[in-house]
Amino acid sequence: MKITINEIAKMAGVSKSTVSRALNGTGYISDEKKSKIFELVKIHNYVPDSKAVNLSKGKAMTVGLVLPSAAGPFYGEVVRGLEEVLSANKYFTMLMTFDNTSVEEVRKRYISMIGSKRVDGMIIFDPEVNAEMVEKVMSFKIPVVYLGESIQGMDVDTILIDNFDGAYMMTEHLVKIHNYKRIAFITGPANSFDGAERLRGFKHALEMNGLSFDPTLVFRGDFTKESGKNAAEVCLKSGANAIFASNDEMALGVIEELQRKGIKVGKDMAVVGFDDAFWSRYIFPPLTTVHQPMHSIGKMAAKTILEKIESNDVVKTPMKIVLNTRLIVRNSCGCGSFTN
Amino acid sequence: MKITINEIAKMAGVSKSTVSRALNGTGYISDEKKSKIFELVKIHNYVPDSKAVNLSKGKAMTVGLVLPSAAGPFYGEVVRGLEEVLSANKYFTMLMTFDNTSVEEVRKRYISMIGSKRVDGMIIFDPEVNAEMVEKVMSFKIPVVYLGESIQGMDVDTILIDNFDGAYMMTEHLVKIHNYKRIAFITGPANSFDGAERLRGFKHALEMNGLSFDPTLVFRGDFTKESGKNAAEVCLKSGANAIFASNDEMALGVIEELQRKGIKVGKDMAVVGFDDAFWSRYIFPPLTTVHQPMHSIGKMAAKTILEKIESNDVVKTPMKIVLNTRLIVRNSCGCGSFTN
DNA sequence: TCCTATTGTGGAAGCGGTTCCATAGAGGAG
DNA sequence: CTCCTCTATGGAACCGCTTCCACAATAGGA
Repeated sequence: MKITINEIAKMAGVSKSTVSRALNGTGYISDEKKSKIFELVKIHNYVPDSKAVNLSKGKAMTVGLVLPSAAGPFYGEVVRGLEEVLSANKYFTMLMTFDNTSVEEVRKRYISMIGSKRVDGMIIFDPEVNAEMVEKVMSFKIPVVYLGESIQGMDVDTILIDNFDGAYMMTEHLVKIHNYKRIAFITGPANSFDGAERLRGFKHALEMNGLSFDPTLVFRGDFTKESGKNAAEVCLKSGANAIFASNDEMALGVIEELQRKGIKVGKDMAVVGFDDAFWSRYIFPPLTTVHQPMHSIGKMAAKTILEKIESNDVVKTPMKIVLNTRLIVRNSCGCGSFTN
Repeated sequence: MKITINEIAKMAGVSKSTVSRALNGTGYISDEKKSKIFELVKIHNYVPDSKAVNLSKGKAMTVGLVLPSAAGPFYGEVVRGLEEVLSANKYFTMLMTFDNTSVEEVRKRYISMIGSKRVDGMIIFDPEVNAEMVEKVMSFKIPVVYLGESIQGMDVDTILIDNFDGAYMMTEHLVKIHNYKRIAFITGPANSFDGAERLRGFKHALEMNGLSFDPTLVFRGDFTKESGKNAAEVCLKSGANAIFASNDEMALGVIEELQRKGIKVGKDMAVVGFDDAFWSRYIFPPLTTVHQPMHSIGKMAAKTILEKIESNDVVKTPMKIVLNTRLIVRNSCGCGSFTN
């Protein structure tokens, strides 16, 4: 037979309110009954049914996390950061993944997750959110934190990394340390906020260092390795002496293509990326790139969402938290020594 | 004001049982009332509170997933496979991660998750489960599937990959294709089931191919890159002409160390791994390794757990599902052409 | 001694649904 | 014109826990 608070109460010869109070440490209770109750609890291995507790308290003690599977390499880190603070606060994580084929279904699914109050708050990393989606999510009036994307003109909390600054640092490294004058840039897809910011940072760094920004050295990519490969050829023709791919995957594509053509990366041509993907240190030559603090993102997201959940202060002004990136200098930019 | 089934009922001029029936499509209901109810639902954007539904139905519609963060590289794949089938069945995923520093807390945490019936079933990947833990988990009588580890003598469902066969195939490749006679083997940590199976497969393949197993060519590792580095030196002294590291990380360590010493991997010395980690194709030289079907594991786990949840057939005989691995031949074994 | 805190406890009303059961009207069969 | 069977619907119990409120007993203070 399933054992509930009623059973415990009956066996202890008290009312269930008393049991509840004992277990939660709320209100007065005699030591005698308290210990008897705890004894019974131990014996029967009783744990309150969270479904009942949650309904009664009107709280799910759960926060939802939505991630694109493209975040694959970063997954672990974000989740770990998140869990680190959520678990300390007795909250649980409800995960939802999506790849490009299922965006619509996943959106439906996480909307339903919110609507049905299965979660108390939501952390959403949807690289292509639009105002309509945000509106819909907000209409449920539950705490939400968006990741990685700045949603212009919407009153939402956002946590993002400093793409602009990362690209700036990288560009400056290329210019100041290596003295490259003609740097090609491979962009992300047209609708990518991250990509746009990186381009902006690149451009600004150029200008601040006395180089003029040359639009003919900018090539459109879409963050895939394939697009990097394609861009490599064109870059070559453009007479660039360094290639800044706005993510690591494209950088990898560029490198493979260059190597296929017998061009020595780091020596004949510098190639750098952005992301500090897990594998970027292992490729040849080790990739110079920009590190994204994924673990911190997870932690910040958790902290922010918990704060919003626990203070019912709905009118708090939304904020944008920007986390710093870090330049990771390895060899593909021409730094260091390595055999080729 | 929060809108509940009562509000809808009142507005529609019916009882809440009728609303419930309309929404769930159970029992009889007149078209007239049904459409009025649905209209109201739409207008007010009403979604039943899952906390109430769950309590009432006695089901959480959630399955728990426990993963070690060491599974990092595989994370995404497992989760995606899982989600693929869970979401199709209206179930949600509750995720829990742990690294080596927090094993005990995480165990406590997922035990509480089970005890409090927050999940209807549990998928556990705990590389170092012991009988005691299993016992404890089983005592709650909820469906559980273990991943990656064969738990001897315990009546639990397990999904694992065929480590034995994978190592067998790899070894045979080394022997038959390349004709290496002295193959060194770097093991996993002493308590690793995976590691032991791989060693067993290695040994068996040797014997089946007329080579005797030489214990002096077996070196203890612990699945870390560092241990691979260390083992590399000793391997070298042993006069081996091929090194089979029982995971990719160690293989990477070996390769780096070898390269540091100026030894050409794939040419002077073959090095192979096991796991097909995400980055294994990108290192230099591209690693020959054994692929683990992580996506399939996720899918199978989900299917198995759902079946167990939905049939209340508790007495079903537990089974062990073994998924095939695949040999991935790249260049580090000496196959193919590449510039060194 | 009487009054008022303080402490300890039980009863009952929620939380927001589902579901069993009783009841009633409408048709159709006999 | 009955009787029976569907079809529709409402009422109430229930899921397992929290929490408010009322009340009792004990203890101090005046």
